[in-house]
Amino acid sequence: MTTLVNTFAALADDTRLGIIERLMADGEQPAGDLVARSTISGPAISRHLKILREAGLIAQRTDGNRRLYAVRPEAMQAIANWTMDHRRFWEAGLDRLDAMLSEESHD
Amino acid sequence: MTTLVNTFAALADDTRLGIIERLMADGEQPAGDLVARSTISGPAISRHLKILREAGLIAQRTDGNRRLYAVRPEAMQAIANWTMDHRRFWEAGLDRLDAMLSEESHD
DNA sequence: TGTCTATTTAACTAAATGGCTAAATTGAAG
DNA sequence: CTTCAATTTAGCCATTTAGTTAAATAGACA
Repeated sequence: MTTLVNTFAALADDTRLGIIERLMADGEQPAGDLVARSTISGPAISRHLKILREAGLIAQRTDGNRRLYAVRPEAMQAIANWTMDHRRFWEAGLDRLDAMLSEESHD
Repeated sequence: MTTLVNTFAALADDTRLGIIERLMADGEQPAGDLVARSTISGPAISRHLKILREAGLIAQRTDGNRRLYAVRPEAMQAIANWTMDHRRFWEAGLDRLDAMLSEESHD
């Protein structure tokens, strides 16, 4: 598997994408906070965190008892680079590129 | 599953990402050409194409006997939008020049 | 030391995934 | 209307994935 496929695989799950979104929105957080916000068990979250870490999407650091997780910008940049590399494809026929680039949020 | 997770899931496979890359590089192609370039069986490719189509990443059109596939720009744009939405994350700490320019007093 | 809290690892199960071969479908051509 | 070519669908099987509960690990502190 290529690195990029690995990155996509890590994000190809609601729980994991949710964790990433949350870490990006609220910054570094301990595993326990992520468990508290989720409907699934602690061990399940722990395993998702491991998958995200092994895919290079998040960094782990220890603070006493707790483990703090944060998104690694490099991983996000890899996706951004890929989209930019193929920009002519999603740009094609879409005449609002400028608007997109200047807007703050989408979805 | 959110639409975005579905998109990532569709790209979370070497064969499928390869198909997408190839369609973006060389444009619309019949299934047979994609099979010819791959190491796995026709039926396997066919199923991957179905997954990509159901995820909205490619469009299918019929030309006589053959089915032609092409990347749908909208799907790529969805990913591009997501990366743009979180741009501050992958930009942070990676663009030193930008960081310098944004600092008022430092030397 | 012993215990409490935070988190991960282990063991297990059900469901999903991805490959194969064989059969079915669909359009073109004789 | 028969046959050929292109492609998909149908079964089948092995592997991976994501969840669970129970047990293990690691740090903080009386």
